[in-house]
Amino acid sequence: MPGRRKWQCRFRENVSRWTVPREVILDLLSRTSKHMSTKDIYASLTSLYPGIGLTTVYRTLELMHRLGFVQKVTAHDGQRRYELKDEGKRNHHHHLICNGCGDIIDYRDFVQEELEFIKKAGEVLTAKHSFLIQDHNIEFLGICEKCRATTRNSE
Amino acid sequence: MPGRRKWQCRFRENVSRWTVPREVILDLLSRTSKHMSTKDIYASLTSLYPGIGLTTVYRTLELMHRLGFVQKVTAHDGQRRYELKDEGKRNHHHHLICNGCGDIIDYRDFVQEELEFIKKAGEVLTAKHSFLIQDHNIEFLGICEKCRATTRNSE
DNA sequence: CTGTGTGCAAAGCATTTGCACTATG
DNA sequence: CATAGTGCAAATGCTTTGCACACAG
Repeated sequence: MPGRRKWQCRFRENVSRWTVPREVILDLLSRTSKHMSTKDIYASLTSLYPGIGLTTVYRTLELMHRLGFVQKVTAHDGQRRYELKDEGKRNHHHHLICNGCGDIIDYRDFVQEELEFIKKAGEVLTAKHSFLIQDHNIEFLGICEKCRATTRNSE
Repeated sequence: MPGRRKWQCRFRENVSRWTVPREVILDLLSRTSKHMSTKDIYASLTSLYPGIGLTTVYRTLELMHRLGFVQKVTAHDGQRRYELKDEGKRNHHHHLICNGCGDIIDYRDFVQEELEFIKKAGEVLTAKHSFLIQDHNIEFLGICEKCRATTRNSE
Protein backbone atom coordinates (compact mmCIF):
# COMPACT_ATOMS: atom_id res chain seq x y z
CA MET A 1 0.00 0.00 0.00
CA PRO A 2 2.89 2.44 -0.12
CA GLY A 3 2.00 5.17 -2.54
CA ARG A 4 -1.64 4.28 -2.50
CA ARG A 5 -2.69 7.85 -2.16
CA LYS A 6 -0.50 8.84 -5.07
CA TRP A 7 -2.16 6.27 -7.29
CA GLN A 8 -5.54 7.31 -6.10
CA CYS A 9 -4.79 10.80 -7.30
CA ARG A 10 -3.44 9.66 -10.58
CA PHE A 11 -6.67 7.84 -11.24
CA ARG A 12 -8.78 10.78 -10.18
CA GLU A 13 -6.84 13.10 -12.43
CA ASN A 14 -7.94 10.88 -15.25
CA VAL A 15 -11.62 10.81 -14.38
CA SER A 16 -11.29 7.28 -13.14
CA ARG A 17 -12.41 5.91 -9.83
CA TRP A 18 -10.30 4.34 -7.18
CA THR A 19 -11.74 0.90 -6.61
CA VAL A 20 -10.76 -2.23 -4.77
CA PRO A 21 -9.87 -4.24 -7.88
CA ARG A 22 -7.65 -1.44 -9.11
CA GLU A 23 -5.92 -1.16 -5.80
CA VAL A 24 -5.33 -4.88 -5.53
CA ILE A 25 -3.93 -5.12 -9.05
CA LEU A 26 -1.68 -2.14 -8.59
CA ASP A 27 -0.51 -3.48 -5.29
CA LEU A 28 0.36 -6.82 -6.81
CA LEU A 29 2.24 -5.21 -9.68
CA SER A 30 4.23 -3.02 -7.36
CA ARG A 31 5.28 -6.03 -5.31
CA THR A 32 6.51 -8.12 -8.20
CA SER A 33 9.44 -7.53 -10.44
CA LYS A 34 8.17 -9.98 -12.99
CA HIS A 35 6.33 -9.58 -16.25
CA MET A 36 2.97 -11.01 -15.48
CA SER A 37 0.38 -12.10 -17.94
CA THR A 38 -3.23 -11.19 -17.38
CA LYS A 39 -3.91 -14.75 -16.35
CA ASP A 40 -0.99 -14.73 -13.91
CA ILE A 41 -2.31 -11.61 -12.30
CA TYR A 42 -5.81 -12.98 -12.12
CA ALA A 43 -4.56 -16.21 -10.59
CA SER A 44 -2.46 -14.42 -7.97
CA LEU A 45 -5.38 -12.23 -7.08
CA THR A 46 -8.08 -14.81 -6.53
CA SER A 47 -6.66 -15.69 -3.14
CA LEU A 48 -6.31 -12.11 -2.01
CA TYR A 49 -9.62 -11.00 -3.45
CA PRO A 50 -11.68 -14.02 -4.44
CA GLY A 51 -14.50 -12.11 -6.06
CA ILE A 52 -12.43 -10.49 -8.79
CA GLY A 53 -13.26 -11.23 -12.40
CA LEU A 54 -10.88 -11.92 -15.24
CA THR A 55 -12.60 -9.27 -17.29
CA THR A 56 -11.86 -6.66 -14.70
CA VAL A 57 -8.21 -7.57 -14.78
CA TYR A 58 -8.15 -7.17 -18.54
CA ARG A 59 -9.96 -3.87 -18.41
CA THR A 60 -7.90 -2.48 -15.58
CA LEU A 61 -4.62 -3.33 -17.23
CA GLU A 62 -5.70 -1.79 -20.49
CA LEU A 63 -6.85 1.31 -18.68
CA MET A 64 -3.58 1.60 -16.83
CA HIS A 65 -1.76 1.11 -20.06
CA ARG A 66 -3.69 3.90 -21.71
CA LEU A 67 -2.97 6.13 -18.75
CA GLY A 68 0.68 5.24 -19.03
CA PHE A 69 0.94 3.53 -15.64
CA VAL A 70 2.03 0.18 -16.96
CA GLN A 71 3.98 -1.03 -19.93
CA LYS A 72 3.13 -3.90 -22.21
CA VAL A 73 5.92 -6.39 -22.49
CA THR A 74 6.52 -8.10 -25.77
CA ALA A 75 6.31 -11.78 -25.16
CA HIS A 76 6.05 -13.89 -28.22
CA ASP A 77 3.98 -16.44 -26.40
CA GLY A 78 0.56 -15.14 -27.28
CA GLN A 79 -0.15 -13.65 -23.89
CA ARG A 80 -0.25 -10.06 -22.93
CA ARG A 81 2.19 -9.17 -20.21
CA TYR A 82 2.53 -6.02 -18.19
CA GLU A 83 4.87 -4.39 -15.77
CA LEU A 84 4.64 -1.21 -13.78
CA LYS A 85 6.32 1.60 -15.63
CA ASP A 86 9.65 2.73 -14.33
CA GLU A 87 9.60 5.69 -12.03
CA GLY A 88 12.28 8.05 -13.21
CA LYS A 89 15.56 6.89 -14.60
CA ARG A 90 16.70 4.99 -11.56
CA ASN A 91 14.78 1.91 -12.49
CA HIS A 92 14.73 2.17 -16.24
CA HIS A 93 15.45 -1.15 -17.84
CA HIS A 94 15.02 -3.33 -20.88
CA HIS A 95 14.70 -6.99 -21.67
CA LEU A 96 16.64 -9.99 -22.73
CA ILE A 97 14.23 -12.51 -24.20
CA CYS A 98 15.26 -16.11 -24.49
CA ASN A 99 14.31 -17.77 -27.74
CA GLY A 100 14.66 -21.11 -26.05
CA CYS A 101 12.51 -20.98 -22.94
CA GLY A 102 10.80 -17.64 -23.43
CA ASP A 103 12.16 -16.26 -20.20
CA ILE A 104 12.44 -12.51 -19.91
CA ILE A 105 15.43 -11.11 -18.08
CA ASP A 106 15.68 -7.50 -17.00
CA TYR A 107 18.85 -5.56 -17.34
CA ARG A 108 19.74 -2.08 -16.25
CA ASP A 109 23.19 -1.71 -17.74
CA PHE A 110 24.79 1.08 -19.73
CA VAL A 111 21.88 3.38 -19.11
CA GLN A 112 23.90 6.46 -19.91
CA GLU A 113 24.85 5.38 -23.41
CA GLU A 114 21.32 4.34 -24.03
CA LEU A 115 19.91 7.66 -22.99
CA GLU A 116 22.23 9.45 -25.35
CA PHE A 117 21.36 7.14 -28.17
CA ILE A 118 17.65 7.40 -27.52
CA LYS A 119 17.81 11.15 -27.23
CA LYS A 120 19.57 11.54 -30.50
CA ALA A 121 17.30 9.05 -32.21
CA GLY A 122 14.29 10.85 -30.88
CA GLU A 123 15.42 14.15 -32.29
CA VAL A 124 16.12 12.76 -35.71
CA LEU A 125 12.92 10.80 -35.92
CA THR A 126 10.75 13.59 -34.67
CA ALA A 127 12.20 15.93 -37.23
CA LYS A 128 12.16 13.53 -40.12
CA HIS A 129 8.88 11.71 -39.63
CA SER A 130 6.93 14.24 -37.59
CA PHE A 131 6.47 11.48 -35.12
CA LEU A 132 5.88 12.42 -31.50
CA ILE A 133 7.85 9.96 -29.44
CA GLN A 134 6.33 8.97 -26.15
CA ASP A 135 8.23 5.87 -25.28
CA HIS A 136 10.75 3.38 -26.50
CA ASN A 137 11.47 -0.26 -26.22
CA ILE A 138 14.73 -2.10 -26.63
CA GLU A 139 15.04 -5.83 -26.46
CA PHE A 140 17.66 -8.40 -27.19
CA LEU A 141 16.71 -11.86 -28.33
CA GLY A 142 18.91 -14.86 -27.89
CA ILE A 143 19.64 -17.83 -25.71
CA CYS A 144 19.82 -17.59 -21.97
CA GLU A 145 22.42 -19.23 -19.79
CA LYS A 146 20.19 -22.13 -18.78
CA CYS A 147 19.22 -22.95 -22.34
CA ARG A 148 22.79 -22.71 -23.54
CA ALA A 149 23.74 -25.32 -20.99
CA THR A 150 20.82 -27.61 -21.71
CA THR A 151 20.23 -27.43 -25.40
CA ARG A 152 23.03 -28.18 -27.74
CA ASN A 153 21.33 -27.73 -31.05
CA SER A 154 17.99 -29.41 -30.78
CA GLU A 155 14.63 -28.11 -31.95
CA MET B 1 11.38 -14.98 -58.25
CA PRO B 2 14.76 -13.31 -57.92
CA GLY B 3 16.83 -15.30 -55.50
CA ARG B 4 14.56 -18.27 -55.70
CA ARG B 5 17.43 -20.66 -56.00
CA LYS B 6 19.09 -19.14 -52.97
CA TRP B 7 15.98 -19.68 -50.89
CA GLN B 8 15.62 -23.18 -52.22
CA CYS B 9 19.09 -23.92 -50.90
CA ARG B 10 18.46 -22.31 -47.58
CA PHE B 11 15.45 -24.56 -47.11
CA ARG B 12 17.34 -27.65 -48.16
CA GLU B 13 20.16 -26.84 -45.78
CA ASN B 14 17.58 -27.04 -43.07
CA VAL B 15 16.08 -30.34 -44.10
CA SER B 16 13.02 -28.61 -45.38
CA ARG B 17 11.47 -29.00 -48.78
CA TRP B 18 10.96 -26.36 -51.39
CA THR B 19 7.25 -26.25 -52.13
CA VAL B 20 4.86 -24.05 -54.01
CA PRO B 21 3.23 -22.51 -50.91
CA ARG B 22 6.63 -21.66 -49.51
CA GLU B 23 7.72 -20.08 -52.72
CA VAL B 24 4.56 -18.03 -53.05
CA ILE B 25 4.76 -16.76 -49.48
CA LEU B 26 8.42 -15.89 -49.77
CA ASP B 27 7.78 -14.19 -53.06
CA LEU B 28 5.02 -12.10 -51.57
CA LEU B 29 7.11 -11.10 -48.58
CA SER B 30 10.00 -10.09 -50.76
CA ARG B 31 7.75 -7.86 -52.83
CA THR B 32 6.22 -5.99 -49.95
CA SER B 33 7.84 -3.61 -47.55
CA LYS B 34 5.00 -3.86 -45.12
CA HIS B 35 4.50 -5.83 -41.95
CA MET B 36 1.88 -8.30 -42.89
CA SER B 37 -0.25 -10.29 -40.55
CA THR B 38 -0.84 -13.94 -41.27
CA LYS B 39 -4.34 -13.08 -42.40
CA ASP B 40 -3.03 -10.35 -44.71
CA ILE B 41 -0.67 -12.77 -46.31
CA TYR B 42 -3.32 -15.40 -46.67
CA ALA B 43 -5.70 -12.93 -48.21
CA SER B 44 -3.13 -11.64 -50.70
CA LEU B 45 -2.27 -15.15 -51.67
CA THR B 46 -5.69 -16.57 -52.39
CA SER B 47 -5.80 -14.80 -55.74
CA LEU B 48 -2.33 -15.88 -56.78
CA TYR B 49 -2.69 -19.40 -55.46
CA PRO B 50 -6.33 -20.11 -54.64
CA GLY B 51 -5.73 -23.52 -53.14
CA ILE B 52 -3.57 -22.36 -50.26
CA GLY B 53 -4.72 -22.91 -46.69
CA LEU B 54 -4.49 -20.55 -43.76
CA THR B 55 -2.86 -23.27 -41.75
CA THR B 56 -0.06 -23.56 -44.24
CA VAL B 57 0.58 -19.85 -44.00
CA TYR B 58 0.82 -20.08 -40.24
CA ARG B 59 3.11 -23.07 -40.40
CA THR B 60 5.33 -21.66 -43.09
CA LEU B 61 5.80 -18.38 -41.30
CA GLU B 62 6.65 -20.08 -38.05
CA LEU B 63 9.08 -22.33 -39.85
CA MET B 64 10.75 -19.40 -41.55
CA HIS B 65 10.90 -17.63 -38.26
CA ARG B 66 12.61 -20.57 -36.62
CA LEU B 67 15.04 -20.72 -39.49
CA GLY B 68 15.69 -17.03 -39.08
CA PHE B 69 14.37 -16.00 -42.49
CA VAL B 70 11.69 -13.70 -41.19
CA GLN B 71 11.26 -11.51 -38.18
CA LYS B 72 8.21 -11.21 -35.99
CA VAL B 73 7.05 -7.66 -35.65
CA THR B 74 5.62 -6.48 -32.39
CA ALA B 75 2.19 -5.19 -33.10
CA HIS B 76 0.06 -4.68 -30.07
CA ASP B 77 -3.04 -5.51 -32.03
CA GLY B 78 -3.23 -9.19 -31.28
CA GLN B 79 -2.06 -10.33 -34.66
CA ARG B 80 1.20 -11.86 -35.57
CA ARG B 81 3.10 -9.89 -38.15
CA TYR B 82 6.19 -10.79 -40.10
CA GLU B 83 8.69 -9.22 -42.38
CA LEU B 84 11.59 -10.63 -44.29
CA LYS B 85 14.76 -10.30 -42.31
CA ASP B 86 17.18 -7.67 -43.46
CA GLU B 87 19.97 -8.83 -45.68
CA GLY B 88 23.14 -7.30 -44.37
CA LYS B 89 23.30 -3.84 -42.92
CA ARG B 90 22.09 -1.99 -45.95
CA ASN B 91 18.48 -2.57 -45.14
CA HIS B 92 18.59 -2.79 -41.40
CA HIS B 93 15.77 -0.85 -39.85
CA HIS B 94 13.48 -0.44 -36.88
CA HIS B 95 9.97 0.70 -36.18
CA LEU B 96 7.96 3.67 -35.14
CA ILE B 97 4.67 2.43 -33.78
CA CYS B 98 1.76 4.80 -33.54
CA ASN B 99 -0.24 4.54 -30.36
CA GLY B 100 -3.11 6.20 -32.12
CA CYS B 101 -3.75 4.22 -35.26
CA GLY B 102 -1.37 1.33 -34.76
CA ASP B 103 0.53 2.09 -37.93
CA ILE B 104 4.08 0.86 -38.13
CA ILE B 105 6.61 3.09 -39.84
CA ASP B 106 10.06 1.89 -40.82
CA TYR B 107 13.08 4.05 -40.33
CA ARG B 108 16.65 3.50 -41.33
CA ASP B 109 18.31 6.49 -39.75
CA PHE B 110 21.46 6.83 -37.65
CA VAL B 111 22.40 3.25 -38.32
CA GLN B 112 25.99 3.84 -37.37
CA GLU B 113 25.28 5.09 -33.88
CA GLU B 114 22.89 2.28 -33.38
CA LEU B 115 25.38 -0.33 -34.39
CA GLU B 116 27.88 1.02 -31.94
CA PHE B 117 25.35 1.10 -29.19
CA ILE B 118 24.12 -2.39 -29.95
CA LYS B 119 27.60 -3.75 -30.17
CA LYS B 120 28.59 -2.37 -26.83
CA ALA B 121 25.36 -3.47 -25.24
CA GLY B 122 25.83 -6.93 -26.64
CA GLU B 123 29.27 -7.26 -25.14
CA VAL B 124 28.19 -6.15 -21.72
CA LEU B 125 25.11 -8.30 -21.66
CA THR B 126 26.84 -11.37 -22.92
CA ALA B 127 29.50 -11.03 -20.27
CA LYS B 128 27.20 -10.18 -17.43
CA HIS B 129 24.25 -12.45 -18.06
CA SER B 130 25.86 -15.22 -20.10
CA PHE B 131 23.20 -14.48 -22.64
CA LEU B 132 23.94 -15.33 -26.26
CA ILE B 133 22.52 -12.48 -28.29
CA GLN B 134 21.09 -13.42 -31.66
CA ASP B 135 19.03 -10.42 -32.52
CA HIS B 136 17.72 -7.14 -31.26
CA ASN B 137 14.70 -5.02 -31.57
CA ILE B 138 14.31 -1.31 -31.10
CA GLU B 139 11.02 0.48 -31.36
CA PHE B 140 9.70 3.89 -30.61
CA LEU B 141 6.11 4.38 -29.58
CA GLY B 142 4.24 7.59 -30.01
CA ILE B 143 1.88 9.49 -32.23
CA CYS B 144 2.29 9.62 -35.97
CA GLU B 145 1.89 12.68 -38.10
CA LYS B 146 -1.60 11.81 -39.25
CA CYS B 147 -2.86 11.20 -35.75
CA ARG B 148 -1.26 14.35 -34.44
CA ALA B 149 -3.19 16.31 -37.01
CA THR B 150 -6.47 14.54 -36.43
CA THR B 151 -6.63 13.90 -32.73
CA ARG B 152 -6.21 16.74 -30.32
CA ASN B 153 -6.48 14.93 -27.05
CA SER B 154 -9.35 12.54 -27.41
CA GLU B 155 -9.53 8.91 -26.38
C1' DC C 1 8.80 -45.22 -52.39
C1' DT C 2 9.16 -42.59 -47.71
C1' DG C 3 8.31 -39.16 -45.10
C1' DT C 4 7.61 -34.06 -45.26
C1' DG C 5 4.20 -30.77 -46.33
C1' DT C 6 -0.72 -29.42 -47.24
C1' DG C 7 -5.78 -28.46 -46.51
C1' DC C 8 -9.73 -28.87 -44.11
C1' DA C 9 -12.57 -29.03 -40.20
C1' DA C 10 -12.55 -29.17 -35.48
C1' DA C 11 -10.60 -27.69 -31.31
C1' DG C 12 -8.06 -24.36 -28.10
C1' DC C 13 -7.29 -20.12 -25.89
C1' DA C 14 -6.73 -15.32 -25.00
C1' DT C 15 -9.46 -11.33 -25.29
C1' DT C 16 -13.84 -8.71 -25.95
C1' DT C 17 -18.70 -7.67 -25.49
C1' DG C 18 -23.52 -7.29 -23.65
C1' DC C 19 -25.99 -6.70 -19.70
C1' DA C 20 -27.79 -6.33 -15.12
C1' DC C 21 -25.89 -5.08 -10.81
C1' DT C 22 -22.75 -2.48 -7.45
C1' DA C 23 -20.44 1.08 -5.43
C1' DT C 24 -17.64 5.49 -6.01
C1' DG C 25 -17.65 10.40 -5.65
C1' DC D 1 -28.08 9.69 -7.11
C1' DA D 2 -25.80 9.49 -11.50
C1' DT D 3 -22.61 6.99 -13.73
C1' DA D 4 -18.18 4.54 -13.82
C1' DG D 5 -16.84 0.08 -12.68
C1' DT D 6 -17.65 -4.96 -11.99
C1' DG D 7 -18.65 -9.93 -12.87
C1' DC D 8 -20.57 -13.38 -15.45
C1' DA D 9 -21.58 -15.84 -19.54
C1' DA D 10 -21.58 -15.76 -24.25
C1' DA D 11 -19.35 -14.43 -28.36
C1' DT D 12 -15.02 -13.29 -31.12
C1' DG D 13 -11.09 -14.10 -33.47
C1' DC D 14 -6.42 -15.67 -33.89
C1' DT D 15 -3.81 -19.85 -33.72
C1' DT D 16 -3.15 -24.90 -33.20
C1' DT D 17 -4.17 -29.79 -33.87
C1' DG D 18 -5.66 -34.25 -35.92
C1' DC D 19 -5.94 -36.62 -39.92
C1' DA D 20 -6.09 -38.27 -44.64
C1' DC D 21 -4.09 -37.06 -48.86
C1' DA D 22 -0.42 -34.97 -52.06
C1' DC D 23 4.05 -34.32 -53.50
C1' DA D 24 9.33 -33.43 -53.11
C1' DG D 25 13.54 -35.78 -53.09
